[in-house]
Amino acid sequence: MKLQEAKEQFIQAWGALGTSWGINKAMAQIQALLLIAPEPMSTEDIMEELNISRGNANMNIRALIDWGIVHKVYKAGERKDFFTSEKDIWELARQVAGERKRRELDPVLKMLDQVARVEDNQSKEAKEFKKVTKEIEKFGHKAATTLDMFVKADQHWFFGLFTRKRV
Amino acid sequence: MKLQEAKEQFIQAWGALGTSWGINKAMAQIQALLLIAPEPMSTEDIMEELNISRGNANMNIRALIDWGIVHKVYKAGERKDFFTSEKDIWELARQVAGERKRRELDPVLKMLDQVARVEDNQSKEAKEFKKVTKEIEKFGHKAATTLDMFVKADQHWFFGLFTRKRV
DNA sequence: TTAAACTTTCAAAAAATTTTGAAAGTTTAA
DNA sequence: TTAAACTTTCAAAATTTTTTGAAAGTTTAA
Repeated sequence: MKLQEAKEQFIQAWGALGTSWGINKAMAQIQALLLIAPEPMSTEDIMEELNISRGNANMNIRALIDWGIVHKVYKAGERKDFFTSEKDIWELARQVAGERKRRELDPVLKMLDQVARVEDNQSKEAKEFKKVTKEIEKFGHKAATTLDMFVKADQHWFFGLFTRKRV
Repeated sequence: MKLQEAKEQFIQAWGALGTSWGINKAMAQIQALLLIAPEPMSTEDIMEELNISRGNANMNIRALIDWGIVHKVYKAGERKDFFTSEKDIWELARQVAGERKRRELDPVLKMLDQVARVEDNQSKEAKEFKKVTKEIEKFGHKAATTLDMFVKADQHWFFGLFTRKRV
């Protein structure tokens, strides 16, 4: 397989993966491109390689910076901005996990806490509602703890939990 | 808070959560509705409660059944189909994790295996490409193992790993 | 059988999201 | 200062995804 072909396959697969995780294709593809780039790239480089517009490139680079997985790099003697991706995959995963927890899990936990205050009329409906939402809340808190651990954890310790024999 | 209000808040939040995980709003909302429903519901019940069309309801109920988290239930003396959600949250999470691994992680691992066969020209580009994709592949395999464990695991054992003191 | 009850399909419409590109804004070197 | 280089913004266009609803298909009771 030629390098060009392999790169295209990687970038396109990464875009598709992003899509099924609620991340837009351009954003995922820019990240893929920066991941495999040996040197920081400019907005123009990215626009050209992915065939996307300046506005699109700019917006999604910014979103990636917001996620904390792409960084601006200053190149001596250059006026343009250059960008690199975090290349350590464990670090990347931690960053994404932490952000998603903050953006998605935490608000859901808040909502669950809210709805737990439902008026306790004695209907079957209200009982089931309380029961289920409380269970989800319990699960959610455990998931939050797990994610917090993951975000702080060392890779070897974490994966070791699952590859060592169960005790 | 009134039950009706709480239900609406829960269903709408679940829909929004689904959206940021690549699951369409109607599908997530149907699942939310079935989760809190004390009794199995018919397609008509669902259409009415969520204000969605028959086609939409039908398609998304089917998708939920495909995911293995909603089940058809036969009610004696009734001709209609009725549906319930898996209510055990741990079981639900396992099912979703297993499916997503199968649908998303496994194909990516296959792609990574493919692109690892890239022609090894000595360019910096090719070297970086190989390096990064191999690291992702390693990480991906560890994630796959972890997910397989999760899918088979007992809830108490699993969460215990993160709440017990680190050894 | 048959016809009523129910489910599924799918082309078209609607809605949501993403992308474009040109104009406005900002920064920098001289 | 100023003007060239560069970045950001955002309304409109394009694309993608979702939803609709009516027609076709299936099942069942009698």
